[in-house]
Amino acid sequence: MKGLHLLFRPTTFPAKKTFAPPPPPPPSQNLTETHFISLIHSSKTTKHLRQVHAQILRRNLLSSSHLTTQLISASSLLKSADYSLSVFKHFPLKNLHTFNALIRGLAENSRFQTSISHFILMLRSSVRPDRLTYPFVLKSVANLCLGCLGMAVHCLVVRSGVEFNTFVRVSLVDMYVKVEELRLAMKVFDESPERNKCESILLWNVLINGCCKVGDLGKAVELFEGMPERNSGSWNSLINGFMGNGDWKRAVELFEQIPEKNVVSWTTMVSGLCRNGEEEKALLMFFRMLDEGVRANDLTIVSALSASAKIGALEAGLRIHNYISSNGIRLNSAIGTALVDMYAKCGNIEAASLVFGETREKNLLTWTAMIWGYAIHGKVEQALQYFKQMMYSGIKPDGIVFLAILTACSHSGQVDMGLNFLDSMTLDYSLDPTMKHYTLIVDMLGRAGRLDEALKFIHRMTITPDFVIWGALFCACRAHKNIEMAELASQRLLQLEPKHPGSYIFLSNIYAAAGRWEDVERVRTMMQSRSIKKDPAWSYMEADGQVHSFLAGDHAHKHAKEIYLKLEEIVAGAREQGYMPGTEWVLHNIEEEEKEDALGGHSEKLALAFGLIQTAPRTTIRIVKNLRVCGDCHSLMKYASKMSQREIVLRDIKRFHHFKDGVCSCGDYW
DNA sequence: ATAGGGTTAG
Repeated sequence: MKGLHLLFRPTTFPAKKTFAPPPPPPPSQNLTETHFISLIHSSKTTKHLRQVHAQILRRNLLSSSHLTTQLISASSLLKSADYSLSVFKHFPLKNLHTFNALIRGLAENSRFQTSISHFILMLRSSVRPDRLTYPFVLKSVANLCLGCLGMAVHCLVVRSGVEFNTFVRVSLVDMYVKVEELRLAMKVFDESPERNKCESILLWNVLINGCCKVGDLGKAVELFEGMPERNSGSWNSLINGFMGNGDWKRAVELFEQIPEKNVVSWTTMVSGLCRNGEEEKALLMFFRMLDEGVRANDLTIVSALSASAKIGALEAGLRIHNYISSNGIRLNSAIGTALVDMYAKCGNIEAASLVFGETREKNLLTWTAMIWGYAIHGKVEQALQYFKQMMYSGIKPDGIVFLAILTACSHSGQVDMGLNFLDSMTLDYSLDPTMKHYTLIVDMLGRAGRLDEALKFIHRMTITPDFVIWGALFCACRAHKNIEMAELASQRLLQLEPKHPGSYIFLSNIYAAAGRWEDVERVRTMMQSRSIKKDPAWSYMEADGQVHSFLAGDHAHKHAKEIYLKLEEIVAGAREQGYMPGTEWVLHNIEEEEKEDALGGHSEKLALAFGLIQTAPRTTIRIVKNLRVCGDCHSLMKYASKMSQREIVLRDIKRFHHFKDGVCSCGDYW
């Protein structure tokens, strides 16, 4: 077209110009305008931008909408949505371009609400939106999940005549996917002309993503296979779909077939495997990615660190930390938080605290990770001190950080302080306590032996008590040998979950502890007649970097003979002193021996012996140099809080316990 | 004629 235009340019009548010369724009102003535009583009900080802004105001160049637009988009690029808003307010000229730049900038800085309100302002000011306005308005609508507004904007799109623009079309389909109107998304897709479909792979990708979201993987695969062309986004969307629906094996298969894997592909795998409880595979994937020379970004690193944290893989965590430092990756709030969390959950609270100090941008999540770390390590004073500091630095607490604080109180037996925090949470911060908060309170009262108060608390609760909370009360009753209340609690448990093996185990345990063997038998028969089975209790042990696993009572381990000998020795010792040889007793004995010969070569065997008799399944004991006990089961927790100065390594309970609705099949709760 | 654009990881 341009060529044609040149060809037909009337070159024979230049004289006409002399009669009506268009007022030549003052060259000086033109120069300054381009000068400022390049200044704006080279601005690296908002401060710099402010200076340029001031100069522009001084030269009275307010009428240049081009400059306004550039300023707005530059400041939103620097992630300062507030500044772009103030620029917008101060320049009097608001046209299509300034509006577009503003709406775009706000949407890209997650200020969706404001973005939409400026779109409405735009309509009110009779500035007609164009094909470049809609993608961002639709993005904001999608992120706020405003389906009705989305349809209204769709109408405007049609009225503006940009309905068939490829970008607008992709945004429409994506919006309908995000507001969960897959039917409408499909409709827009199906009504798209072939030209659009061939031009844009994204139109397909977005729809595949939508099908995956609603779990229609068949349709997703069908679309994927029917595409005229695929890019890595198509693969990633489908893989993510399989990950989201629990089929990580299929996801891995697909991943291996991707012709060109990018960082997103790898990150999808790392985080997807981690979400599906395959943390070891997630870590292997991460390190394989590094081996293949792909550079990890923030998201990849955060996913890998969270995988390490979940399984307590300290060595892997250290390698990732090393990668961060040696590749000059900035310790921003996301990475800092993930590192703090990893170190805390892997038992290295000192390292967690060190990283916390190095992380300059601390947000609520960073503080929460640190406070949680102290709470689970039994370091109450620090947890409380950091909580105060957090408030001091002007960060508002949320329900989660209160969970951490309540945990800290609970582990240190500071019951009244815990109750005060619960009050403060509702009264000072108007946060609604959840079942988890209530559970911690009941647990806390129960540990302190204040069982009547715990029961009263349950009755006074504003939400209906669930299985977990009665489980907490039950454990407390068991610990304090209050059989009547324990019976009451386990009756409620049976009512709430008649099919859950834990309900029966609870009841049978309490009878066993009281020596009421007929009642134990009765419960066991009840279980059998209702064909309820408890999963076999697996135990895992990491000793000197090697993981050992057993079922209770099995002899498959290569050191089984020695282990059982040691075990008998311990058990005999226990009987002599009149103890029931239970978990805690063995732990206590291990500790005693540690004092004598620092455990020397015995540590591994002792740990293994412990694993064979312990009743809590799927708990990991890590023995590295000094004895470290790790576990989330109640009995272990109780032990842990008794010896709060000892380093307690906690691992993600979901990994090692067989879970159903927050209750472990071993009968413990969380 | 004119400034600038869509997706997938959490």
